[in-house]
This record gives sequence, C-alpha cells and structure tokens, in this order.
Amino acid sequence: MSHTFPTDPPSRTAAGQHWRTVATLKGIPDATVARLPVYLRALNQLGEQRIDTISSGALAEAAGVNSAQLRKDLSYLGSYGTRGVGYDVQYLRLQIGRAVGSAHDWPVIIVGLGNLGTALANYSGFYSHGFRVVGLIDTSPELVGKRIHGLAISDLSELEDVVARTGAVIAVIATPAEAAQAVADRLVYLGVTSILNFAPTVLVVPDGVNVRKVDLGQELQILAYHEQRKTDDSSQVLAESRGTSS
Amino acid sequence: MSHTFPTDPPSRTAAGQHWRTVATLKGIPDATVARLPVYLRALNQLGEQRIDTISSGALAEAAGVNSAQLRKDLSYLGSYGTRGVGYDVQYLRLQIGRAVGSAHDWPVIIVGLGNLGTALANYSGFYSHGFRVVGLIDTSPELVGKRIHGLAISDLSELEDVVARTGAVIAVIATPAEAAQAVADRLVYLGVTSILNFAPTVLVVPDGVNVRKVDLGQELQILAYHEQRKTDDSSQVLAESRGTSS
DNA sequence: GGACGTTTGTGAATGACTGCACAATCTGTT
DNA sequence: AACAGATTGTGCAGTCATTCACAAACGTCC
Repeated sequence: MSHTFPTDPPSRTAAGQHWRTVATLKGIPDATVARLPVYLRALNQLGEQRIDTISSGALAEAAGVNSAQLRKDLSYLGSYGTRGVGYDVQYLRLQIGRAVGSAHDWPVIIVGLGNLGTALANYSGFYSHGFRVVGLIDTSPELVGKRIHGLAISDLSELEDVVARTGAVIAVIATPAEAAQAVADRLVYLGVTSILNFAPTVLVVPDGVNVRKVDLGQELQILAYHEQRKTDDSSQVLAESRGTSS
Repeated sequence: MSHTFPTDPPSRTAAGQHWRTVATLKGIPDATVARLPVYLRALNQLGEQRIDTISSGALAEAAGVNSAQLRKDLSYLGSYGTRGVGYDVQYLRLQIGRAVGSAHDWPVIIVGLGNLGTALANYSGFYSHGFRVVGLIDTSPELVGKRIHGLAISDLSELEDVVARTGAVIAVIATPAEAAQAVADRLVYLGVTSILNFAPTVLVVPDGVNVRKVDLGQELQILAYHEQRKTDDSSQVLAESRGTSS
C-alpha cells in the first residue's frame, strides 16, 4: 500500500486494462461474487450435455438473472466471450472456477456433528466443488471416535491438533448457539479465516475473517413475511379506510 | 394495475402518514425484511436475560449492524421506540414477530428426507419460531412409513393429500437437484406459494411464488473466493509486474 | 418547571447495484 | 471483400441501500 504502481498505465488506456485494475486490486463486487457459483453450476450442467458454446442470454436464463447482468459480472473476470458467438463453456468454466478458487481443493473442518453437522459431513457436493472435509470435531463422548466416510470425529480438545495438521483455513460451525462464539474464537486464533456459520447467533470476529451465516429459521421467517403480506394485501383497502390513523 | 389510487394523497402530507403508506402498501424493503429475523433473535436472547429496555446502539451491536440502519429498519414497522430511553424489548419483540408472521404458527412440509431433509425435520428451531412441520415426503421405499418426531413419511404420490389436508403454503425442498423442479411444479400447482430450496438448482416458478435458495456448496465457494484473494493479494504486485498482459 | 443529557426518527448525502441501449466485433454467406 | 445477422462489452441513468447528522422528544435532577 506504500506505493501505487510499478509501471504507470501507459497512455493508450485500453478499456481492457482499466477493469483489470479494478477487478484485481479492488476486487469483484460482492453481489457478483455471490452469483459466480450459480453460473458455475449452470455451466457444469451444460458441459455434461456436451454443449460447447452458449450465449449470455441462454446462460442468464439458466441462472435466473438478467443477461446484461451476466455479461457485466463476467466482464469483471476478463473478456472471455466472443462477440457474435458467445462463451466457450469449458473455458468459461475454468476461468470462473479459478476466480472462485475451485482449483484449490480447500481443506474444510466441521465443528459440531448434530443432525445438521452430520448431514453436512455426508454431503457429497463439497467434493465436486473443490472442497474436502478433513476434520470433524464434537464434544459429545457418544460421537467422538465415530467415523463418517472413514474420517473419525475428534474431541473439541484436539481442535488445535486437527487444524494444525490439516492446515484448514475454512471451517463450518454447526454447534448449538451457546457454543458457537467460543468455537469461533478458538478457530480464529488458530488461523482460520473463513467461517460458515449454521448456529443461530451472530459471530463477532476480527477484521480479515470472513463469516457467512446460514440460518434456517430466519430463511423461513423471511418467507413467512411475504406470505403474511399476501393475505394482508387482500384486506388492505379495508384496513386503510378504517382506523389506521390511530 | 388499471387504476392508480382510489383517493389521491391529501394535501397535508404528514411525514408519519407517508411512510405508513410505503410500508403498508409497497412493503418493507427486502434488505430490511432479511434483517428483521436477526433483530428478533437478538431480542429473544435479551428477553431471557430480563433486560426490558434497549437502545438502538446496543441492539445494533448485538445484531452486527449499524445503529442508524437498525433505527431506519424499525421505523418501517412504526414508531415503537421512546426518545431518550430506547425500545421496550417485549413490545418490540411482539411487533417484529407480528410483521414477520411469527404469530401465525405456519404449517410447513418437507420434501426429500436424505441427510439434510432429515436434519431439517429434526431441527427444533422451527417450532420456537412459529413454524410446525406437518408433512414429510420422500420417494424411497426404505424411508416411507418411518417416523420422525411421531410424524410418518409419506410417499411422493400422496403429496396432493398431504398438502390439502394440512393446508401448508410453505414447503422445503431437500431433494436431489434432478427432482427439485418437478416437485416445485407440483407444489405450486397445489397452492404452495413459498419454497425454501436446498437443492442445488435454480427453480423456475410463476410470479407470486417466493423462492429462497440455500446452497451449501455455493456458500463455501463464496468464502473460497475471499480466501483466494487474501493469498492473491500478497503476490499481487509481483504478478502485476510480470506477464499479466499476455 | 426549566435545563441537561440521552436516544429516537428521518431528511439528505453517499454509495452500490441493476438494467437499458448501443457501438464494437465476430462468423458465415454471397 | 463487402454485407447481414448475432452477440459481447460497457457507458449511463435509474433504483435501491447505507450512513451521516441533526432536530424533536423523552426522563431526570435540581
């Protein structure tokens, strides 16, 4: 951060140079990052169908987004399309995969093997997307020692060992809400910098650590709000004309 | 859509009147709706601690958001705070609950009882948040007839009966990707208008049906992107000065 | 009962995201 | 080699979301 650029952009400021600065240094917008995996999934399906080229319109439809948005999203990665033709499925798949980091085969550890944690440990989708479950942690004596897909569950006290041995920087927390923050603190201390949190609580972590939260109850409540509104709207005009002013 | 408004907004456009029109007719912004359950969860925890009043600052911290944002969010529901004091925990809890529809005790059916579906069926968090699992559906002969918390799993062929009998309008899809769209189509046909989709595929549904998607693989990929970037940034200047132009 | 410290509710400023519309660029055809 | 049809990449305007900053309103203490 002390200096700006080794070589200042040459006078011929090609547009292609400009975004690369933005995308590489400043990063891709969050909203776009959240959609890249969707595109990737769609491309994988297309690849299996031996389709080798696809237009932004068709891919956008498969992903459920506007085609202009898709093109703009992809433009953050680079100019990987061909005008008049479309995108090469395999090549684009490779590029998005590279941006998202699917090339890496990330080691992941799961803490908390209740119903949900166990389901996650069994979830095969991880492997096909560049992730490998390398550690399972729980406190319950009934669970510790059990094996899931050949991997034994370790006691929470061995967390340090497991993280150090596997070198995992991504962890999934599926513990009860009460335990989640303490687990997160220890994970962060051990060098974990990305956490996927299924516990219904807000995790407080230092800057530089990424947390994503998945809360089933909350997802349903959001749906319930919309349901609520659907029925409310029917009696809307009525309610409005009565004593809303009070 | 044929006409605009029964009565045009009167000349005395009190600010207090204005938002109510917005909030009641046009609805609460999506971003706010997504946060309401977070506030609710925080309030519930506070309620158990016998805290009866809380300021926007404190609640915002517990929810992990900016305090101004919290106040604005709450202002969409109404003026439920007291200046100089804060918000009454119980009352606010009630009001948010009402807005989100937690008062209703919504019946929910779950389709697909693999690892994840079973975990969801066992998840007790539903009940405490105003939801009740009233139907379980799968195709596997090994699963049909089994009971989870006393509720028997029905065959997919009985979907019509189950939905009709329970009157559920909210459904959870936890089937394999291939089956998800067909299931969604049938659910929508039967009158389900809100779907929580765990299958890794984009569902196409008619207008008026709400879908929320939770995809574990995608959540991890988003985390992986940020991890990728953390390490990339270190070798950034290096890579930039070498052959990035090629 | 008036002054003071506190906290809400919200206008206005800023920032992020989306979608339109079109020039630039490609392939294939005559 | 020029034209026609198709599709990308992107400037721009509009929409939505976040944050700031402050007046209005409350409780309390003298």
